[in-house]
Amino acid sequence: MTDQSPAARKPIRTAITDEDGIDFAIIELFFFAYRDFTSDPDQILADYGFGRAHHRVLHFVNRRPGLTVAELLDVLKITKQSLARVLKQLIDTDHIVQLQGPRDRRQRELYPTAKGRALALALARPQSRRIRAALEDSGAAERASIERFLEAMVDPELRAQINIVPAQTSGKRNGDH
Amino acid sequence: MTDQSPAARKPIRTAITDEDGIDFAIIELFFFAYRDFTSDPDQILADYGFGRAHHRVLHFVNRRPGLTVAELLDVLKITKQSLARVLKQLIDTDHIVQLQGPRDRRQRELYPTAKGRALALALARPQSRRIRAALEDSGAAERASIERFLEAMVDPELRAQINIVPAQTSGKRNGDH
DNA sequence: GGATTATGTCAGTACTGTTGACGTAATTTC
DNA sequence: GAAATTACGTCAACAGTACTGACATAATCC
Repeated sequence: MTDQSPAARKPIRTAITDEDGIDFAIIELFFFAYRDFTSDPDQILADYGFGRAHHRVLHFVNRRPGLTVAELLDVLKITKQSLARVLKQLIDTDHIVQLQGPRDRRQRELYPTAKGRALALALARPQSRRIRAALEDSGAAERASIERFLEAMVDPELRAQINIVPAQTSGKRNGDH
Repeated sequence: MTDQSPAARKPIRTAITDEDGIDFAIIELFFFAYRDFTSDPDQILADYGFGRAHHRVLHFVNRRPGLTVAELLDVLKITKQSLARVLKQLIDTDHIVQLQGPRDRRQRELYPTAKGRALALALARPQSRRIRAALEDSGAAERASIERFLEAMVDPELRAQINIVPAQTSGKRNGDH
């Protein structure tokens, strides 16, 4: 494994750049931004013995109360077996409850409890603080640009997932107020 | 485990919203954007038997050729043991080579090979394409807003890591061209 | 010459994800 | 009403990526 064709192992000493029309600047910024964005809640989660997967489940159950297991799998893009462990823990610790679907009794609608709502808020708080700080000197136009950009980064066919915000309270992204 | 204080298990039926001053809109957009942003290279990596960790190592070795193991650990924010396996695989497959540090012979400077450079480019290409599409109708001002935002999302004390782009070729983010 | 530093490595563990298979209850279809 | 499908749960095995703790080696610093 050590002495093959020596030519193939010649080190390249020049840095890769945006030369090839590749946007390394934003690729890298996105990596750093997300790394630190997720580091905030990770600290809190550790106290509960939870991981990032628990956070994601908790977030979406709070955002779309009553969503079914299948819908949650679709949003998270993980398998049923992968969700099972995490969801079971959240149910056993009374952060989430399951209710039988009203129309289709096979379905399990997922709802947060007061405890689950509180944890979701606690996890989101430092993230929101970070966003607010990042937008500090920005106007509405700049904020809109950023929202538009992030939305455009999502796969077109999955963009529908974003706007599924229950009509009950919000009425902001629904256009039907 | 099923029949505790029933009050604690009462489902909350209303969605969490931006009411509490928490910016759920951007939190969620950021999740979806990053989920799909990383899904592009994941597909390619699978063909090589590599994972996301290999991508990150490959990216930074190409971006900052000659960086040491310690510097790489600092950028990735993982432990030495965690890096070891991934780095060893990339070296064994001739994507990366190690050179003894010129001044300090304890150090191992990491460089990409032609093969490693090619793979890094192949992985970045779909990501860059996605970014270009997302910025399609945006002007320079909008792009600047987005870069500023992403940079501001990074921990202030770690923001220095971003601008470490070798002087050799780029000269764009260095201000010393 | 002794302490520190940079790196490598071994062992054990945790979390999150995967595939495949099987079971049960409810709904739909014919 | 029987058969197929759907929604969900669960068991087993495994992979990738991260962790802590411990120890080894070589080079550098003091």
